[in-house]
Amino acid sequence: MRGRTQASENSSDAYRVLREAIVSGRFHPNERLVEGSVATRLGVGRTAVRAALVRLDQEGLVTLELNRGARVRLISDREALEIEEVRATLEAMLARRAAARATPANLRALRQVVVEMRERVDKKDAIGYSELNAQFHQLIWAAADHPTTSRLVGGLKSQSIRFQYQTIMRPGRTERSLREHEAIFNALKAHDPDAAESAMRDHLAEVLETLKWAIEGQSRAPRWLPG
Amino acid sequence: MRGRTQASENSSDAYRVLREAIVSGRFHPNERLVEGSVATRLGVGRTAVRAALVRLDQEGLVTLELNRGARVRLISDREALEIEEVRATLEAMLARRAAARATPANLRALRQVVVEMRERVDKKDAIGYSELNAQFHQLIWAAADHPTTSRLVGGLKSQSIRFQYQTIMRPGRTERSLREHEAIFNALKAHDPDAAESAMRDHLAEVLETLKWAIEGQSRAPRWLPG
DNA sequence: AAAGAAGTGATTGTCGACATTATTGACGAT
DNA sequence: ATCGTCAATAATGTCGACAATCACTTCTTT
Repeated sequence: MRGRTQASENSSDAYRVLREAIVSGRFHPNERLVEGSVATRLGVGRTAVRAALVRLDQEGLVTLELNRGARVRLISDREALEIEEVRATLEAMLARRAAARATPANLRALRQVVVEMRERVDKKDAIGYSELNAQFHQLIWAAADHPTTSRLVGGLKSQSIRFQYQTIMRPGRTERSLREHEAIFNALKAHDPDAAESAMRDHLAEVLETLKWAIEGQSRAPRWLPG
Repeated sequence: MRGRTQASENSSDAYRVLREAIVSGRFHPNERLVEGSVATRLGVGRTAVRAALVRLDQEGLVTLELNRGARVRLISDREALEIEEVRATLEAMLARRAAARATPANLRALRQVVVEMRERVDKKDAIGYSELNAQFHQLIWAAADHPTTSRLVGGLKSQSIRFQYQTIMRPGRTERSLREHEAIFNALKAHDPDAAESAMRDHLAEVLETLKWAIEGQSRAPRWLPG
């Protein structure tokens, strides 16, 4: 049908739009989400917004208090670290599975991403590198062919996405990260489950360390009091 | 206006009641959940049911199709096995953490449960054993002190609860299960993370095998076509 | 008789109105 | 001046009504 005009605004559209807005940071943590305002802002009815808020609450992106409305959920530092820990466990499992069942097509796609990652590192393009990073991991989820786990990891990722950019900015991090990804790729290519699992585990342990470092460093940085 | 003996029926009550009804099996898989009928049956308004259905959809306990209403989600055999796999991974991680930080109080509670489990095995009380089994695992989650992971595991468990009873009925299973739990307890008591993780992993690998066996065996058993 | 069209009943999706509840600010008593 | 009371306001929670949609039956056409 039409190209990119606005499709008719369903309730599920409201959910997707609002979700996107929160995850991409257009609403700040702890910001109040007044049903009426959000409704007019998204051009949908209050009913749709209500349904979306219930979903997002269940998903952990929003907190919903009785008679007190909704706020964008603030993920504490501690919780961010917890999320990263679980993510590491689950992705290590997925990497193990992926090593056992990666197809030639999977490996081609992964190799392609690794090549592009190297280019971005050379160009010092941290943003582009970060996007490829996400792609790399998603390709592994696909190769692992384990929808249940992928869903869980995806949910975790959307909760912790705010912290992602703090880890990129550490000097020298991208170079090391690239080497870690290459190690993972090599293990997958060799169809070596043990190596893939431990390479992934090492990689995410590094990410976790970087995250801790970032959180420590900003403990006196601006708090999220909108103003 | 004073209500009748029943506590006031909130929207969140509707969610809890409906959830309980589904998890405990009072609605069959694939059964249609008509908003109006459920509403009168629970003594709440249609709005409350609607909100509850959205939550349960997000939670994976029902499926919600546009303009076609809600059904109790049917978990396929494959998905049940996937769930059990992830659960094993996550609980192994929790066991590792629990070994490192279990308090004397945690260990006392666990020992108490193990003692009771042994009694139930002697009395051939499979149902009672199963409940203690759930308690045992929840105590480990508590000792691990990792809310993020506990939430994930809890969600998985509610999805797969229907399959739980199929694993109990295997002859001789409870005795082996008891020994596995004792092994886990000993590792926790010794504060040995490696041992705890691998004991839990072995235990859940056994559960997975039993589940596979049960699913194989009932592949020509009654399907859930209500009528 | 088979395929398609149109009608019918039931169910879902959405909206507006209203009651309930929290929050804010003013006011008065101590 | 501080605290508590109370009204004013804003936002949420719930209900009923109605339109949109789907599943099914019946009727028409070939």
